Amino acid sequence: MSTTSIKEDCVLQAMKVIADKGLESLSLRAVARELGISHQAPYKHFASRDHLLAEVIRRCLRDFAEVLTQSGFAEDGTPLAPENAMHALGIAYLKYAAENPLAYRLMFATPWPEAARELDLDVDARAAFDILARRLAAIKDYSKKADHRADALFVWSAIHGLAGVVESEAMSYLDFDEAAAQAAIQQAMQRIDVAVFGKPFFPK
Amino acid sequence: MSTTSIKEDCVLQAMKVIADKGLESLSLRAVARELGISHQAPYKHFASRDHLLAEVIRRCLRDFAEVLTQSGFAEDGTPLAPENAMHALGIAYLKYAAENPLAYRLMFATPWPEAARELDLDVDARAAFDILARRLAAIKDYSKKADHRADALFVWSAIHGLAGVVESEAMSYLDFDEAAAQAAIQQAMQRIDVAVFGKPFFPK
DNA sequence: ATGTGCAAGTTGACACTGTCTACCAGTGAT
DNA sequence: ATCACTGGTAGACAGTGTCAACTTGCACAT
Repeated sequence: MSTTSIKEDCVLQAMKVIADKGLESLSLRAVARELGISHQAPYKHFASRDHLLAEVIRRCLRDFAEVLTQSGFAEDGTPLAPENAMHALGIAYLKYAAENPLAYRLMFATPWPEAARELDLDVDARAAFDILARRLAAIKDYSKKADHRADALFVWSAIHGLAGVVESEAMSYLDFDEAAAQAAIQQAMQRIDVAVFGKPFFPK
Repeated sequence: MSTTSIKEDCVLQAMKVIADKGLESLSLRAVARELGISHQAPYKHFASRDHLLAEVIRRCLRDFAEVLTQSGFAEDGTPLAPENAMHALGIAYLKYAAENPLAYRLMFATPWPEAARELDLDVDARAAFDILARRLAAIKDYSKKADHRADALFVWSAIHGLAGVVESEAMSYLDFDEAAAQAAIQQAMQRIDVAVFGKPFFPK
């Protein structure tokens, strides 16, 4: 916020606005106003509102990927065993979605703006997905089975679906109270294990 | 478009616009313009833009529920056996999402406007969900197992996640070509069967 | 040293948007 | 006859994204 880059400041301010008040209330002009610069200054750095938005999404994707990666290591930095790492990723995924609902929506529930293509956002998205795909492939007694990229897609989409349902107000719409919701989430995670490995995973 | 209800015409026109050009380009004024009425006329029937939007979402939910229900019957109207009905619902769900991407997004990927609460949209959403829950519970050799409402949630969210991934451009981002995508979808559906029933489902 | 070019800032205008207020034409009840 | 109400109108306001034109300062070639 201090001296240097207006470009950077715009991105940060935009993320702040989105996190505080949601995507709908993101306005280039408000961002500029908040930064004390003219309403056209951002246009020197972003071709359009959507280009700024795409940049924000990119930050989210990288942050998210970082979190997923971290989930594969114990507190002392040693890597987890493959099965544990896989399960930890699922937990981390859901946790992230729950704690950063707006960022999550931005990445995976809102249709990306046109600008995203232009700015190669897809490579960042694929990077996140590949973390999961690699972790799945690393599991020994599983890896001989069929197409595990497709299975990675299944796991990803199942967790994604779960996150989407949990993060939205759907749980209350559907009459799950807090306890029932937690139980259902646990059960769903186990179902995913069963689906892919044929047996539930017993943590710890 | 002809004589009767401006209210109805607004809803229809809004659905048209959304289906054609997406939610972002839905504007009350444009709807009014298209209908040849003043820009304030819709306000006599909808308290705000979001109230109109909520009404549109309701239509989508009901249409969707209808499609899901229909999926439980053969062409000649006879009800399918429980396992088949369950599987058919999954197919119908994915098909709907693929064929009506914008309606689907509207219902399950866009955060509902405030007005939705006020207008009791949740009962329509729950109605759709309950179709799946009931169909799942109807399966004999499954129904003795644990909490099947939670399992319904799992199945719902897994299919929802799959639909979201398929419907978005994610498949191309993630380097699945058309054939790989179809295969992955098939495989994912089977995984869901395995998750819930412990064995894959063999159609036909 | 000086001119030139370009990047980064400015202000102003335009066409939109949602929504508030005020006005008006009917219609049916009292 | 009058009153309230419903459903329509037009006008104004604040806010938006974006285009265009103008200014300013700095880097660099001459």
